[in-house]
Amino acid sequence: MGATILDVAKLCGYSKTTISRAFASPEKVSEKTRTIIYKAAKEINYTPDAIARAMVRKKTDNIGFIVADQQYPVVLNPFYSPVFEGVLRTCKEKGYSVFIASESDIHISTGQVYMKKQMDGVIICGQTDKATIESFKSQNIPVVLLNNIIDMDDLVCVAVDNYNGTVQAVEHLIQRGHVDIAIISGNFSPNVYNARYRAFVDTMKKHGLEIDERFVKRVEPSLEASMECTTQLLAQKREPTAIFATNDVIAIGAMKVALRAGYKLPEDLAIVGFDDSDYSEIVEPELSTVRINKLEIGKVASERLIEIIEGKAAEKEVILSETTLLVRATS
Amino acid sequence: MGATILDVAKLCGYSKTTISRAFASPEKVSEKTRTIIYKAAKEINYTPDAIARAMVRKKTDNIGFIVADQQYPVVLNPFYSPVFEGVLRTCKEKGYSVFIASESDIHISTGQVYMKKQMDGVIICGQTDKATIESFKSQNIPVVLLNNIIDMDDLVCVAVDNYNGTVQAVEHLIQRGHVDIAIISGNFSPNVYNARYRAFVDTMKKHGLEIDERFVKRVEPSLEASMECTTQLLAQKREPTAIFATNDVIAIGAMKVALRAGYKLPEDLAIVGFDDSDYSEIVEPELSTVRINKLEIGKVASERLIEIIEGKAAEKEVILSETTLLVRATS
DNA sequence: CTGTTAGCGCATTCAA
DNA sequence: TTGAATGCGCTAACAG
Repeated sequence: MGATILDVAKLCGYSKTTISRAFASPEKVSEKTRTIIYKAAKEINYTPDAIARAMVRKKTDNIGFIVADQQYPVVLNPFYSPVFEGVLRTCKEKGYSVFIASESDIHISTGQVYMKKQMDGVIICGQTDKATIESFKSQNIPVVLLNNIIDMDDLVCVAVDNYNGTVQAVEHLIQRGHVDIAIISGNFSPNVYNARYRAFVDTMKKHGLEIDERFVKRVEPSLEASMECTTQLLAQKREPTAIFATNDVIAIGAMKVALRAGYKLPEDLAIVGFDDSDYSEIVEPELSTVRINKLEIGKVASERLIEIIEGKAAEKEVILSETTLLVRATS
Repeated sequence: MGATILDVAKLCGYSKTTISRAFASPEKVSEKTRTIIYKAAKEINYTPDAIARAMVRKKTDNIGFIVADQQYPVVLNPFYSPVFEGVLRTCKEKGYSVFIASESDIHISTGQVYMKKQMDGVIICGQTDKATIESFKSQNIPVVLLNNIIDMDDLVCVAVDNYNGTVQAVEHLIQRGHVDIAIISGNFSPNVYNARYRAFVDTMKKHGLEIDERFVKRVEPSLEASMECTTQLLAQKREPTAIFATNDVIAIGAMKVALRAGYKLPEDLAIVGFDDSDYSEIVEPELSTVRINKLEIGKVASERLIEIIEGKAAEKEVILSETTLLVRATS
């Protein structure tokens, strides 16, 4: 079937070692030889076998991008998909390929534990537990945690500065003169949820503003849930003049309800989202939101991971990616 | 570092063959033995090495999802990302993992040719050439082509029925009484572009409708390009009463222009898109569009691929996925 | 710059 | 049901 290094060796008279070198480290072979070898290889359609190479080098040049099952649709997920793109780009640049896996992919059939290790390292996204991380480490597979913060030795975490992002959004609303500000929180992982919620509360307090309990909502981050919630919110005698939604989808649900009820945005109601997903520019009027540099998060996480794979000692670190407030047309 | 099968063997007294079997084909080992082995394995944190296994089995249980560089942002691409999700799901079900690669990933450093074969088969998306497909086949790597149709022996192609999708959209507009229908075509690959454009022309003719040349536009499929184009379109003395946009982003660009100019949709202008991307429900009013079953396309492509990987003879075949017209609020 | 020798960790014959 | 032996295709010392 596939030609092997031996076939090439036989064909052109060099030893298999030289053939190997011609492909793995061309600079160690004279140009003349190289040319001959490549020609022979081409003739019989030879390509180095990555598996055999990985076997002996103990390195696959692959990394895994692992997403918890609950968060599946990795790729459909407007947050993770740009992050993933960032990972892809830097990996490509550094010569790595990337696998997508869900948590269940990393457990072998015997049940209990672990994974099939075809990767030199992994980026774990969002929810996990220490045990999972430990199991990777115990197999000498470096881990970088993304969009989550767990307190463990030698663990690099890359996440969003949710707290400050929220402060930016809420202060902006306050500066615009809003006092009756509602929050619709998405039901995210504790880390994310807490940071955004606390920041909202703290910022309101800091500015001497009261938080009306009826203005504090928590929903699944879907269009429908948000629409239902917003409908209730606007049905109260005392209405908020501004809504801070904890992500763009929620914000857009709120927009829909307001628009259909004939509100003018932002005159009658200001809305600010979080994420700066593609949706925010798609929508009309365009949504004010807190921008997360998702590509960069992916980039940083994979850079750190690759450094560790390539020998740098892992040191405990939390990298918080800065957010930017994007004031567009809804606030 | 990582424990090997030998360490387990030493620890529990069985031969490495038995250990191997306990993991690779548990049913060939007595339950008692299995229990002992798993316990020992767990103790020293042993996991089968996927690379070594792949080496001897000549099978990696991986497939590659390959996207042309021009179409990169695979994942950011609202068309490919759900397709990819479909692939992911069926692969997971069948025990395969999936790699994402761009065309440039599959060429080795020596320049000219080919790939590192860590995959049992590949799905190639969109634009490619026969040479690329040939080179995979010559390495015994099965190929399924997705969203493109190329006439080659034993090649399975999975694509969208663009022609009929367009017919659905245009006939719907005609039934609504529209006569002055504009088309804004996205500058897609010839296959896609041609099918949609021809269908538009054919359908108009079939209904005895004239096509005003000023109503025929072709743009890059971006919001900006579409907005600019639509602005021109609506500035003409004679305005179209309906626009068929060849994808949702273009349609949404048109919506934006119309909405900002104070048009009511669909009363003043009807708009129909193509793709049924997430955007179409995000937008207000919600966009009428031609739904492509992207998950299914991914599913079918990967199912076919896996069949071939697992021994079924590849037969030349073109699978066209049916579309559905989704009439929402813009038509 | 090139060749020789030795495995990498596992699944697979074949025997017992 | 279990074990012993041979090799997958390649790279990495170490020499020459």
